[in-house]
Amino acid sequence: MEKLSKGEQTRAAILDAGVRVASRLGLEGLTIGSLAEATELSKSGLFAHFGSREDLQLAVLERGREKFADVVIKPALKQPRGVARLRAMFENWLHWTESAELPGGCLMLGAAVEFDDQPGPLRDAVARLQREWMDSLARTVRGAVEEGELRAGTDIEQLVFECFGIALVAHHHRRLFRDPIAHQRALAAHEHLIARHRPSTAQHLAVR
Amino acid sequence: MEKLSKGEQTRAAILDAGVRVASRLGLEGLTIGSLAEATELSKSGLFAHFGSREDLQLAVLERGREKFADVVIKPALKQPRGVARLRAMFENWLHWTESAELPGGCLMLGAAVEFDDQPGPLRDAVARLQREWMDSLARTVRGAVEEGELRAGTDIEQLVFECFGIALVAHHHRRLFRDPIAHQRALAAHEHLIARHRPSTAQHLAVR
DNA sequence: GCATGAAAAGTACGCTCGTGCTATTTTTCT
DNA sequence: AGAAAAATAGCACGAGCGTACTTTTCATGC
Repeated sequence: MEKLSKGEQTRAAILDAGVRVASRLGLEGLTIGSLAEATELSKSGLFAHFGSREDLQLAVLERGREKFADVVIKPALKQPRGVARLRAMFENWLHWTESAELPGGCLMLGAAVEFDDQPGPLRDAVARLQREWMDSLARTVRGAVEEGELRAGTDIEQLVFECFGIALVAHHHRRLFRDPIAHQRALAAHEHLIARHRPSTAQHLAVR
Repeated sequence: MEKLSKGEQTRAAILDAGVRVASRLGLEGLTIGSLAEATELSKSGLFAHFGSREDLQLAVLERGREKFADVVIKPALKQPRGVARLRAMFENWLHWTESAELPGGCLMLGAAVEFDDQPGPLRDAVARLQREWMDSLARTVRGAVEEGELRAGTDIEQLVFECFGIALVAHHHRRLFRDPIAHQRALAAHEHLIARHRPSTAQHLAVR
């Protein structure tokens, strides 16, 4: 572990606090004043680490991405390629959105809603990060197909799409309704989704 | 149609504009100044219609609920009880989130993310409205079960949960990725969901 | 251990916010 | 038409925002 200079470690502490604040109040609610208070720095002292508020928001987003990779993706890659890894990805994702470190829920999902129709670097960054995550999921699904654990004709994008939906609704229900069984419902839905794409059983492709 | 007093019709115009603004900027982004500008009123003139900003936000939310009922629920009730009505509900919902009147997407979904961990009247209102909508969906599904179009043992809450997820991801993808086929994917996912619960075909209940 | 540059604080500015108060205009009712 | 009431505008306030400048404190390398 490289030794961090004073400035670098302060910056890291700011970003960690920033991720927590942004989780609860959104990236829009992440103000320099409140973050300065949370980190026990002066407004100007904090501001000096970033050229602008937008830069701060982008840095927080990037810090979130790193954490996401550490908590969700990396551990899942230890699972063998196939459905096992897909399950790990999904379950880690669910845990991530419920993590105590994210008191306000996944900041990517929050940011997606905040910026989805406000053009600019933030929107671009959010879209890029989410796209990357979808690509990771797609690769995982493709792995399961290649292992023969999912049907060969599987519409990978569609599967990822639906998988994403389950995570979104779990997040939504757990946070808005404080629904304690949202997690369980999400797992069940995910298993149904997987079962639908298993190669062994005959499927009724009832699409209009 | 009752004749509206001057004040009432101004108030109605404010709320309609408020729904549009809140759709794009969120209820947090709905400021009195910007809304006054949009309605060509003075700040104080607009403010006089509501005792506080929070009251304004609540009124906008309620106006949104009325529109939702008009556009999504009422037309669907014209369909016969059963899967047809469920399909209508879902498709109207999708159209609602894509409506030109909601340039920033469904304001309920936006509000849910904004307020899900900020206790207060707004959070309560959002949670109540979403709960009511879920109850409507549940009643519709129950109707389809009673008509024999869905399996008797159907876990209604689970079905609604998954249905909600599909709408969420369609909204998310369409807005963040400008994905033109999100709508189509959502319809396909919904049909799969229905197919899974049809009574005629044997199902593999692969839940862990 | 001290010089030097980095890090943090201090201070100030212009802006927008929500909201109260008062004045003025416009509806509404007799 | 004129009086009463409702609707809207004008204005001021204190607070918080992002950001620019200057000054002080601190960490680091010789």
